[in-house]
Amino acid sequence: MRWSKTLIPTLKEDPADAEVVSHKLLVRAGFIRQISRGIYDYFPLALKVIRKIESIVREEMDRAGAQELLLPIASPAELWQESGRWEVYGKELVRFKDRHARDFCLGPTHEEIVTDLVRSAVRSYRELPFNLYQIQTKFRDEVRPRFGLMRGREFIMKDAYSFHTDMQDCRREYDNMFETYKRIFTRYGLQYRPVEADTGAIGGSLSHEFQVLAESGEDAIVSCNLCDYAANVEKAEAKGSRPAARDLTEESPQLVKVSTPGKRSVAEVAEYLKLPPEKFVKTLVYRIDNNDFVAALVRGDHEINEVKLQTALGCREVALADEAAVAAMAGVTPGYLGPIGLSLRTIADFSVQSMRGAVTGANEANAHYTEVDQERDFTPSAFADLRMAAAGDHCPRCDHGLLEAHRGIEVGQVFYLGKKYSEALGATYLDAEGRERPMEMGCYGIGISRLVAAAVEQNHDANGIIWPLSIAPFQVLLLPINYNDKATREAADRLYDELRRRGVEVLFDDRDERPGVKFKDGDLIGIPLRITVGAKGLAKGCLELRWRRDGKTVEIALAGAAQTIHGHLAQA
RNA sequence: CGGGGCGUGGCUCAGCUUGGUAGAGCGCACGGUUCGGGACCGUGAGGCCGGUGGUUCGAAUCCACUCGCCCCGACCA
Repeated sequence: MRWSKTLIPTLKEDPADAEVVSHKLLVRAGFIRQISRGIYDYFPLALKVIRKIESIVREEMDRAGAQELLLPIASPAELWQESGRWEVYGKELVRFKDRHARDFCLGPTHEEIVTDLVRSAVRSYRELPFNLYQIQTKFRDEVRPRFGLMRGREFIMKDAYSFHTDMQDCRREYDNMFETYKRIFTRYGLQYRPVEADTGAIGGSLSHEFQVLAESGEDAIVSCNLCDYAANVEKAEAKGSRPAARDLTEESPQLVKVSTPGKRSVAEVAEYLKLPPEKFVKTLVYRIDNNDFVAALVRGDHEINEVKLQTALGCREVALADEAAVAAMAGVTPGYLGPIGLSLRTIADFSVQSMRGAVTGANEANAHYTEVDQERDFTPSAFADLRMAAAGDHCPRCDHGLLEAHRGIEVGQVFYLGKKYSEALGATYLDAEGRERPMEMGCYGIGISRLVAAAVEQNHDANGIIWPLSIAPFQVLLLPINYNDKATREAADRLYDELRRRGVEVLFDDRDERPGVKFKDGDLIGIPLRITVGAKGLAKGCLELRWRRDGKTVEIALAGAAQTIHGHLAQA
C-alpha cells in the first residue's frame, strides 16, 4: 500500500479525551476515531490489525473443529423473554421497536439466538456434538465505557457455542477451547495468563478468563509464584493469609469499651488506638435481594469480596446498605458497627474465626470494644470465604507458594454453561434410547477489538506502537528518504514491487515529506520492520533494515534485498 | 445514577475572575530556501466561542436550562 493513497491521519499531540496509552496512541497513529461515547471508527490501519486478529482466530477455531456461522445483530424480544434475560439484562441491553411495534434488541451476546437455531435444527444425539462460532459486532450499552477500544459499547467479538449430549463431552470441548485459546494468544505474541473466573451474568459453573497482563488492566488477578494457580480476585480463594492476629493474648482478658470520638474507619481507629489493622473486625451491612439485611465481618486489613458474599448467601444481589438503613437497623452509624449485641444475621470471613484481642465497633456512637474474643463474645451464623485474595496470601493449591498480584485485560473467557439455556429454551435431543434430553452447552468468547487495545498496552514505547509481527497492519515499512531523488525512487519502486510479489505486506511511504516526519510517523504507527532507502546507502549499494522493537539495524545489499528481507521476516 | 472536570479554527490550548465583538502553537494552501529523526522565511484561508433562553447599550466572558465529552464510583467482553 502506498502511504499517499491511504488514510493515516497521524497527530502530533495526544488527544485531550484519552487517558490510557493504547487509546492515545491508536488515535494519534491514525487507527481509530471516537464518533460517540464508546463507539469508534476503524481506519484502514486498524481494520488491517482486526483482520489479522480475526484470521488467527479463524484458523485456530477451524483447526479445533468449530464451524463459523453468522447470526443476526437484531433479535426479537421473544427469545430473550423465553430465557428470562429480557427482564434480567437491564439497561445494558439496547431495545427498540420495529415499525410494527414489535420489541427487538441489539445482541450483546448470542446464547438465545444460537440455542434457538440449534433447537430447531437438531433432533438426534447422532448430530452432536458441534461448536459454532461467529465474529461479529456486538452492542452493549455499558454503564461506563472507557479507555478507547478497551471498553466500548460497540465492539467486535468472536463468540462460540458448543452443544453436547453429556457433561463429559462438554468438558472435553471446554478443555479443547482452553488449549485453542492458549494457541491463539500465543500466536498474537502477547503475555497473558489464563485465570479461574467467576461466571457472572452469563451463568454456568466453570469458567476461565484469559488476561493480557498490563498495568492499565481493569481486572485484578493473583497468581502463585510456584505453581500454575491463577485467578481473578473476584474468584480467587483466600486461604492462609499473612500471619496476623495469631500471636494474640491467650488469657483473653475482659472485653473493654474504649472511647473513639470521631474515629470511624479502620485506619483512623487503628491510628488512634495504636493497634494494627489486622486486629480489627470490619462490620459491613448489606442489603440482599432488595429486602433483607445481613452483616458481613472481615478482618480490618482485608477487603470484602461481594461476589463471594453473594455466593455464600445464595442470593441474587448484594449492595452495601446506605447510612440511613444502617442507622435504622443497628441504631448506629457505620463507623461504630460491631457484631457484639447486633440484632442482625451475621456472616463472617474465615479469618475472623477464633480471633482474640480484636477490636470492633461497640454499636454506639464514638466507641469501640477492644480485647474482643470471637468465641467468647459473638457467634456469626456462618463462616465463609468472603474476602478478596491479596498479594502475599498462601496459595490455595500448593504448599509453599505465595500469591502475587497483577493487573490484566480480559481478552477471552471460556464458560461451561451446562443446561441453563438448553432447558430454558428447550434445546433437546433424542438419545440412543429415544429419550428426550436437554443439551449440555459451553460458550467461548474473544474480544477482538479489545485485543487491539491490549496489544498496544503491552507493546509500545515513547515513540509509539510496536506491533507484534503476527498482527501488525503491515510487516514492512518501506521508507525512501527522498522520493524525488531519481535513484532513490527507482530503487524503492523496484523493491516495493519485488516485496509485494513475494507476498510481503508493505506500507510504502512515498510521500513528499521530510525524512524526520516519515521516521516519526513510522515509529508512531509501529510497523515491525523498516527498510530505509537513501542516497548515501545506494551509493554503496546498500539499504538499511531496522527493527522497530529494539532498534537493531543492519545494512543489507540492494541486490537481492527482497529475498533478504523475506528471510529476516521468516526468522522473526 | 452519584461525585468531579471540560466544551473557543482540523489538533493542543490561552482569553472568562475584573463584559467592549477572538488569539497562539501545530496542521492546512501558495511562493521561496531546505532535505537521514516532527526545517526556516514570507503570504493566506479557516471560528455564529456546544445549544437555547435570560441580564445588559453591549456577552466567549455574568445567570438559568440543556446537550456532548472525560475522570472516579456502583456494572461488564
